[in-house]
Amino acid sequence: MQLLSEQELERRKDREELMQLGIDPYPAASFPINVTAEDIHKNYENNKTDYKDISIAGRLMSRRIMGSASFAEIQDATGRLQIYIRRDDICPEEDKTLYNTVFKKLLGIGDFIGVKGYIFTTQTGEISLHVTELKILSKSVKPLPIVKRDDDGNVYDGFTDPELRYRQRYVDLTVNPEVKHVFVTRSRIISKMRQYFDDHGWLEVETPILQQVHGGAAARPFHTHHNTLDMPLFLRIANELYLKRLIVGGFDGVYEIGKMFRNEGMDRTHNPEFTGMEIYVAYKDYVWMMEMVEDLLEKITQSIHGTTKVQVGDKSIDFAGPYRRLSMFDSIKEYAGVDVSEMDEVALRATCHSMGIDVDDSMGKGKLIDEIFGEKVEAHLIQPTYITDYPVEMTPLAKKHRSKEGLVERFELFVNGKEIANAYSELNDPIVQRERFEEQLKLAARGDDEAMAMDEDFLRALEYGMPPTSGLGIGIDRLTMLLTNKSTIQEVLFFPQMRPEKKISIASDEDFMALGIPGGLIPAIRDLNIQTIEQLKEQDPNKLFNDVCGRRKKLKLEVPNPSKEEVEAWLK
RNA sequence: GAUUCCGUAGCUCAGCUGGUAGAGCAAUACACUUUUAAUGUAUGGGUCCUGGGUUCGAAUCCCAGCGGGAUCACCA
Repeated sequence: MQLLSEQELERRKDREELMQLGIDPYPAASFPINVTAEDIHKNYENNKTDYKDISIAGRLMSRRIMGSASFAEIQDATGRLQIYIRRDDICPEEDKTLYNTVFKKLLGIGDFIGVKGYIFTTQTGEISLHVTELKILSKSVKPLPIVKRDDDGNVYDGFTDPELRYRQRYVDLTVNPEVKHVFVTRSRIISKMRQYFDDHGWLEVETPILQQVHGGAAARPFHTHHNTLDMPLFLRIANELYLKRLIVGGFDGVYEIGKMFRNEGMDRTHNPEFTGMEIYVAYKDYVWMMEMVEDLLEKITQSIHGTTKVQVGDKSIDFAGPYRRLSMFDSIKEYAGVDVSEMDEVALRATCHSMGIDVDDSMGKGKLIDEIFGEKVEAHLIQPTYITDYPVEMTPLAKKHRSKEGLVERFELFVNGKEIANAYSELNDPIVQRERFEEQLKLAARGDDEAMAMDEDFLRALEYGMPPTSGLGIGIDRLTMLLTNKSTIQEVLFFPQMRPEKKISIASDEDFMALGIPGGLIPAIRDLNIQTIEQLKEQDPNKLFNDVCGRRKKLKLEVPNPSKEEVEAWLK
């Protein structure tokens, strides 16, 4: 049971009245549509004869009633269209109920209607639909927030509270059309990427989300449990190890776009579930991959924006390749002024201290270098930049560098100070891979709860032999943030994770009656603002007795006063 | 997790050094063959986030909690 506002009660009453008039507020039959609002605005001027017999449907978003004629706006999936309704057009006979009662009184903002008629231009120059037929398609019983815009695009009474927008995305999408655009763009980014991969003959695959061993990344997982097998399972933190098994199995290129789950902090760039794209291509290395990523991102931005330049905040970012390539050590030399390439763990620790970077004992050499990089370099990498050749300690799944001792063949792509892609020449020596896992176990023993676990089945796959392979991961949410100029991940997820809404369990009339309260007195109880059983039980019996009798009189309830003993019995 | 700001009508927001709450939109009623964020007149609508405390008196001051935003930390 829920507490209803005055306006909600009003709309429920309208719904009842429609039914009493013999009008189904939720008709089953389909409503034929032959045009969209966008189509009309785009093409009517040049093709007027085609718009004489229009049928369109959408949500009623505004109404301006002027006696026996009205202007209103309906909003379909593509935008808004003004409609013009004259009483005597939609009610040609004696009976004017459809206009006077149904349209003017029983319909409201938010209701779905279907209308037929012809397009014309009003005296003030607005392309509008002159309505000849009106049909209600779905009655809305909850009032929408009304967002108003003037001709200059200024917004009044905006629906802007992030909490409400994220919790009730359906309302956000309805009243804030620019929100819809973000998600359309997101979808186009993904489909363009998919098309690019498919055109190259790489296969889209699906791998397990429920995994017995969580691997492929450094992160804390979500735990779950399988009842029949009676065993713990993890939600995947990455799909890398499964995709490489498929390369072992003989595919030349496989990719997967799907949700990853990481049990870590939430903020404007982190959601517990996010969408990752990972791709593995056989017989390639990370140098080839850099060229592929440049080409991919250039084509995506071109198709989304019509140019490779994207405005992000106050910066213009150009996704046209080739991108700058900078080794991790060189980047630290350049932006921090320190050469860390020859330092051991002790020296690195001292360097961190001198830079004011917090470190702890669980951090190994790789982690320490990463800390310096994150603190001093990352923020400077605005235009797309490849950072290459990472210390082996940080990267247990990448192949050792072909010429530089102690490094692996890895790059990360940074744009606007954030990492958006990560790639390796994949490690395919099973013996070295086992050693790397063992080093991870040692890190775990030192207290690093993100260290990777040993995956015996993955090692077995490598033992059968994996061709040289290059792999890449791209965070789709982050990429979308960049290309839609949004600074929070919540703006590019339909339903970002939120704390649960506080639920008050409002007692129903039956709940109250079960305690012995006569049904006729319940309005008095509710008028006292006692809505839950808990609230009732907290009442002082004497006060409640007095209050109930007082409210009964005030509300003119046609029931006798309870006795004090009866009131005491309710509270037992 | 830390710091900080915020929570008042369906929505957007006022509300002063404490004196029991206000506007616009939305809603309801009436008028009008007229448009375009916003026609006129009238009316209804509130657990001032929750719980304590101070006080004769709390939306307002204090404490705690809940929810959210921003900044930071961890991370993708």
